[in-house]
Amino acid sequence: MRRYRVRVGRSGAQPANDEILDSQGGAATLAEAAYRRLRQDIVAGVFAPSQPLRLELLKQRYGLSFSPLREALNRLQTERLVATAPLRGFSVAPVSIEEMWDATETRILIECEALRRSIAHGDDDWEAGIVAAFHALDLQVRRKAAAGGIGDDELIALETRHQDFHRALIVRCRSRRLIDIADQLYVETQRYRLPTLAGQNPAASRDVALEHREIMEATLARRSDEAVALLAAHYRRTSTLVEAYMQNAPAK
Amino acid sequence: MRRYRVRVGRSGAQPANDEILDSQGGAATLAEAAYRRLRQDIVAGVFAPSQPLRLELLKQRYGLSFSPLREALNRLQTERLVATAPLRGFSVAPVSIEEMWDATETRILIECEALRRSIAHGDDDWEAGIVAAFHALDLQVRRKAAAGGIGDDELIALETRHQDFHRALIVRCRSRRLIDIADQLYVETQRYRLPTLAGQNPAASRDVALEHREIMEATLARRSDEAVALLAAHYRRTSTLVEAYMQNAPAK
DNA sequence: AAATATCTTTCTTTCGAAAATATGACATGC
DNA sequence: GCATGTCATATTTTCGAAAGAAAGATATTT
Repeated sequence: MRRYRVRVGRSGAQPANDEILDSQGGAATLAEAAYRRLRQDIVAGVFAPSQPLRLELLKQRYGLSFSPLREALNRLQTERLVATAPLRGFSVAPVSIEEMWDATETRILIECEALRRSIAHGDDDWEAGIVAAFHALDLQVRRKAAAGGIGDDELIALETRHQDFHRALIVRCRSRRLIDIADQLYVETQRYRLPTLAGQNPAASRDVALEHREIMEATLARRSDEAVALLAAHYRRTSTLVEAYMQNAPAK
Repeated sequence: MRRYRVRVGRSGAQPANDEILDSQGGAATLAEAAYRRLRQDIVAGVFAPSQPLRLELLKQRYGLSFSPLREALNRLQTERLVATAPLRGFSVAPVSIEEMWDATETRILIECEALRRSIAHGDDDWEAGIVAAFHALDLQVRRKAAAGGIGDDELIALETRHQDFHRALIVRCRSRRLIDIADQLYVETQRYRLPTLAGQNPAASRDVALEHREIMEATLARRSDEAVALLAAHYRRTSTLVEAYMQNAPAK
């Protein structure tokens, strides 16, 4: 018997609530589920950069057939996480220091402009969203610091809240494109940032929480130039550390 | 008998030259060919905005099967030319004045930054490329003006050279991402621009060729601020005209 | 008549196999 | 020994059909 649908059992006691998450993370189609899982695994380094992504392997790993996998890989290709050559299949997009800096500087260009516009147009809801996102992020950071280390699930939660905070800053820029490009570049840079978090100094020589707080405060005070400068410095500082890490353990 | 491959007859008298264009425009796979043809047809307005793209229809129109079509549609979705809702298929992305302006302003942000960097880093080859692209564009523009109207093939040639010119300006920006984003936004704005060219005033109240020449001259003279201002004004002027056109013939 | 349930039709999504290509090993000729 | 051609295998790409969901039509109940 085949099992096509991810979302099953609608006729049961449960109401047909679209928000309920199933095992695939709420995806309505297998292709969507494959997209999310593949992206997650690439960013997390489950597949090493430049590694070929053989369809047979993916088929077994995810229990899916060719079609949804190919759809997912095609989408990831346009997002620069997957590389492909005609008739030679797919592979994880390679990494390099140059690409990392390109992603970083492009992100700075996009997000700084988006932040300026958000500061110009932001309303009370926008401010509340920033404060809330910062607080949620801060809680998770403290939890990590208290526990010393961090588990996989907690790392995912931390990363989600980190992205939510940075997105909350720019969400009122009134440009769908700026937000989408920023989201995409977040994932690209995340790929470089995550490996450095794994094998790293516990008490870093850097107070990331403070940087976030300063960005938030300048933003809420509507000091555009200062907020933008802090944001750019924040990203460049991270990338400098990542670069140093990559030079020690190159082409991981 | 099935015919899978686009590129056939390699064993014949012809050398195996990868640059030779076949009927699919040099695509090595059917999925790639489907991607190009679909994009072309969407931009050219063969499919109206918001129109559902039924797979059965596309299958007949392009003589392809589901798989390559779905791959193409998935890629076009991440490029904002196609919209999709899970289990409800694909449709042409809708158009609106707001979206047009968002695409325009984002493009200005990206291309102005890329132009500044190109001016900073450009070498002799870069300058030669700009001059060559401008000349090729100019020839085609004069050809159009001389003939009065323009055929479909000539319009495609004109658009290609137009894109080539604008790309030549920014090609030395040393950022793959800026160039890729600019390419994508070019296609998005092209969608809005093309319909206005079809039903339009012959001798427009605007000398586009002159605008191009001024942009080129400021660029070659390395006057960054002026070049960037001219480029932005160039794009905004076009979009203003497109907006006027759309308000007369809304939601075409 | 209105609301609800059931059926039909239409379309999307997924699968598994078939076809085509690339890759690498092996043999052959120079 | 080196280049060239041929064959076997691994992999991608494509197809056609089957399964599953959505939308609309029809029947049934209140």
